[in-house]
Amino acid sequence: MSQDRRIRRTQKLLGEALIAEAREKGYKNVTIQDVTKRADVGYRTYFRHYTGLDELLISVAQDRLDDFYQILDLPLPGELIADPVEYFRKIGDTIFQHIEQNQKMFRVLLLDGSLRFVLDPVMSRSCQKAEILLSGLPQENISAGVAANHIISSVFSLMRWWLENDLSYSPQKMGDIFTNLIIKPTWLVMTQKE
Amino acid sequence: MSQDRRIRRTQKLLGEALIAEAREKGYKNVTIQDVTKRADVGYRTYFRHYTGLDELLISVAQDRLDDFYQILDLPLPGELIADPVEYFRKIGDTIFQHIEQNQKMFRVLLLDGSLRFVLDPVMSRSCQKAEILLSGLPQENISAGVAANHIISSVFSLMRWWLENDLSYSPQKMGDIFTNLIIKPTWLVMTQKE
DNA sequence: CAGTTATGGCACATTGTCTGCCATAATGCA
DNA sequence: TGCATTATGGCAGACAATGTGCCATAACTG
Repeated sequence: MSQDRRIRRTQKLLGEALIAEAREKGYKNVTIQDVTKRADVGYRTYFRHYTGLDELLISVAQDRLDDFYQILDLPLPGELIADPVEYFRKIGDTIFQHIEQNQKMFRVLLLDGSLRFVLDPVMSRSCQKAEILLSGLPQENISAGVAANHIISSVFSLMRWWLENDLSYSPQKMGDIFTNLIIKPTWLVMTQKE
Repeated sequence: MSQDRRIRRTQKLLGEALIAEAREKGYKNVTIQDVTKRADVGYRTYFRHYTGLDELLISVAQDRLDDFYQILDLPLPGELIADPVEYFRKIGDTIFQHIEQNQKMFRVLLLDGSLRFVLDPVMSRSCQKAEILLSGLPQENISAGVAANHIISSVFSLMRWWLENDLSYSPQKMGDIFTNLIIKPTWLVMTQKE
């Protein structure tokens, strides 16, 4: 079996309470007391599961970002490695649909400034993946490293902008912007000789 | 006159101590006690100047970012409004030279994840400025808002990448990358019909 | 049903923030 | 120079939040 039912219950309640609190007053203003009180879980119990507030947050984020990880870390079938532009275009399509469907969660994860430390590992990992992909291209003007960093950070800021503007564009439109504003130009700069 | 010499002395010492502590253990692990101890200033005295740690940080950052503000918020002479690409190219040139000269400070300000809340207002303001500039262009495929957001966030992540890679490229090279990877593509996507 | 395990509450230690009070020392000005 | 002003520093203490030990109770598993 997986685990004691009580453990799952407690951790579920704590996780939900943390997100709710963070949405209301921002992560940096949330205390463990707040969370346990809202979750209706004994304060003493909290420390039998997590050593601090960050640990719970990371745990929750990990769960909720799993789908997202899978999107950003697509397996690499041979045909796609050969065509990074097409590879990134497909990713873009999926990302914005996924955000639209999980809007509430991403609003907290991406827009709360105090949560950057959770996203940084995600971004790092994605950058590494992207760099591997791009290193297959000729690197005429810029290295695969800069290009990967540019693509990943740009797509994250594009997601933020979209959320801040209340998803005013359609996911398809965002996918187009992603492709035309970020992917294609990066590809051009990388591969074209001066 | 400006102020009592003791006040200037105290605030200077506290500011320097904060940056030193933040560089060593990261801003989120710095306490007021640490800062006052390192600055050799009475703990009680701290609260006669600042209400908390954030206030001191913001004050310091404000001072040190003043030059940077001036770079990002260049006045808008008529010739430049007419040519945003050239306007941004000039900014790029200046930015990377400036970072190279103030490397230690920017390493803390840009790379410490807990300091984003200080940079956010800077970025917001820059975005607004950029949007005003870009709104003079035809907006065929994307709005001036997305474009401005993309340019500003991209240049910040480009600065971060440069610092993380220990300034391995020359400022001139970085200026070129900025222009070719961010400015020109954005201009093209904005102005060109499909 | 029995043994194990998670929970909850209490007391308590600890750390860090912040204030009131008062003596001392540095400063600016006449 | 000397005086009134004001910043500083230390101490005691309130307060808020974290983290732990202990023990009784409740819930779960097999």
